[in-house]
Amino acid sequence: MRFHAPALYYFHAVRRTGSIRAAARTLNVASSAVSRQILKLEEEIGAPLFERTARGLTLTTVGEMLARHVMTVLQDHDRFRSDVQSLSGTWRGSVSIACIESLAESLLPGLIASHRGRARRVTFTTQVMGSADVLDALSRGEADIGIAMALRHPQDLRQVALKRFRLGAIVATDHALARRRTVTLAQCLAFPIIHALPELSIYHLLQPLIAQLAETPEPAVQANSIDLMRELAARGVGVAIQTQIGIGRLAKSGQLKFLPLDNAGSPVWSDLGVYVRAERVLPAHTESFLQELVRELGDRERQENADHGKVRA
Amino acid sequence: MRFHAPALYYFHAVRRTGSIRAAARTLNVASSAVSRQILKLEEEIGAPLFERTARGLTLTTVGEMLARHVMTVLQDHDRFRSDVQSLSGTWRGSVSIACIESLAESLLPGLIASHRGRARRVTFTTQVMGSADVLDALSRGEADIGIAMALRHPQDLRQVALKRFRLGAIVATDHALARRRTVTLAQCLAFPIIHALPELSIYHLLQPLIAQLAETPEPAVQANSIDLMRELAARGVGVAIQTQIGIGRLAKSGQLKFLPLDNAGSPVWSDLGVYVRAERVLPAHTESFLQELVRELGDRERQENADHGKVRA
DNA sequence: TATAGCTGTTGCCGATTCGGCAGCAAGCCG
DNA sequence: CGGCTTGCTGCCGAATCGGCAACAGCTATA
Repeated sequence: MRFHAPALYYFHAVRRTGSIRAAARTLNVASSAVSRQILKLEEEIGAPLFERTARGLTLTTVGEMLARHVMTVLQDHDRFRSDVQSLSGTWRGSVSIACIESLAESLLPGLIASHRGRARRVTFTTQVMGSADVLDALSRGEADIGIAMALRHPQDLRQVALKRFRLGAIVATDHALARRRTVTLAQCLAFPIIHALPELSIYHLLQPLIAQLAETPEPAVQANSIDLMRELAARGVGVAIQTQIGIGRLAKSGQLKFLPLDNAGSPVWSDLGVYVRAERVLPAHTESFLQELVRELGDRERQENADHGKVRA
Repeated sequence: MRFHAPALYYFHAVRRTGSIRAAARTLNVASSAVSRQILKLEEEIGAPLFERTARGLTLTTVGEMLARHVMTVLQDHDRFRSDVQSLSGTWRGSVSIACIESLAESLLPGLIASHRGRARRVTFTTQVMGSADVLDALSRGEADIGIAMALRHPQDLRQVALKRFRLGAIVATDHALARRRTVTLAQCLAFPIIHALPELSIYHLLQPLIAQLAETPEPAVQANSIDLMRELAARGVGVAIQTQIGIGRLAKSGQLKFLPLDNAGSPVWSDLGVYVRAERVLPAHTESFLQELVRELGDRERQENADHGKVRA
């Protein structure tokens, strides 16, 4: 069952739960056992790994270093086991994805469905969260692949791909703007705006542009859900601003129209990054899904830019 | 003392020594203990890790997979310990280098000396061997940094840098060829040749060129030592063919002359590659030495090409 | 062909480590 | 203040590890 020294698993659990007793519960062992293993680790390393507070444990600097080491060990062990199983036939793989909401509607479902069509034994776990949380989840080893807005670039992650998509206005097909081919931010602001809350990264992309405008608009709706914003726009409540990649189905069925945003004559880009924990070799099946993901993203990028090129011409 | 499960260290030792009893000797434990740990590993993984022959053990496919995993674990643990030590002040680092002979004369000694001048606590281990052995040593985890001729490119290694150096004839300063600026292979063959044995990679670079010539020359001396060949050339025994990077001191003191080789009007290159085990994060001090090494190699490459440019002009 | 030397493996048993139970002091919160 | 949580620590049984000696299988040498 447990391949490596028990102390590694115990340390890993304590780091995740933030408490020795909670870790002991998830591990189905006595808390004393966990406590002793941690103490043994600290004595062997010669430095405390956690700061003890009344309400739990927090990693020290050395503790964070050890956390990195333990993570590479456990993740590489997973890869090893998966590789061995794929050799012996009895094989089951799993891919864990952390991504921002805009991909959960059309891109990811399509990719996962097509991948599972070919490889039935691969299990997927997808979690939707904010860009910053995606990167954190990767750093903490809680996901294999992360897709997020490329705002900052943390050092313990490797950026596998970086694709640019145009921001644009999303309106119902009978909206007054819908006949245009591109729109400026000022033109949008003449109508009720469905605005993203700061939790969504689109907010941080648009904020500097809005700040340049003379008047600050008063949004009709503020929301932290891409899904909600999209549906509101479809119902004619107002203009939402998103990337085209987030509105696949409704656009195809003709209920929504996507109008690339034009800012002083140049497009507004949102950079989408695909991330993987650096210092890590992915299992074969994860790597293969990652390749498909990157390729599909690249296809979409090319396709959308071609569309807009046509529009502009 | 031992951070990870004993089975890992035992497996590692058995893989290196190729025998359970030999591993037990190097580990200072009974051979029965080693045998049991290996059996336990195999039962846990569900597949044999070694093929038992009468004379020892050989890795199976699964065994090689585990070997990769164990190597990343142990190497990353080294990095962790070194990072912790560098944090606590009590720090000692070590860099293990495997390289071909041509670098052992001038480049490496200079680099190591200058690096130790700044970082006294770094210990160096350098082993000179053939190009193929350098890559093998890296794959087996027996060295941190490898420098070898870039002939093949094994998949478990990462090529950090690739530098080209011209091959050329090495002659004593009073040799008949010494007044020339460049030489062709045919011109060299008019004189006694000091030829490399197949163990040296230069042999494999020159062999195709020699095969093109009408007559096959009879070498005056064949040797497997760059050092020996260089000294023979200095004593006027004949013409040796090497890269300039291997003949630093004697050339500077004016005892030797390096004449770039000219093959049908174009230079003859030898590609020197710097390698590191892929899937590995180097400790900080190793990484810093690696950077210096790559930079120095780049400087030499630029400088030599500038020299030959001058010569040609 | 016999023998000596090597290999890995296995019983047996002591030494070491691990883990569970109960109880301790310390801090937070109502 | 009492109830709750936290991590830590004796005590002791269970599991693991490791050493010694013996065994079978193989190779090389006499």
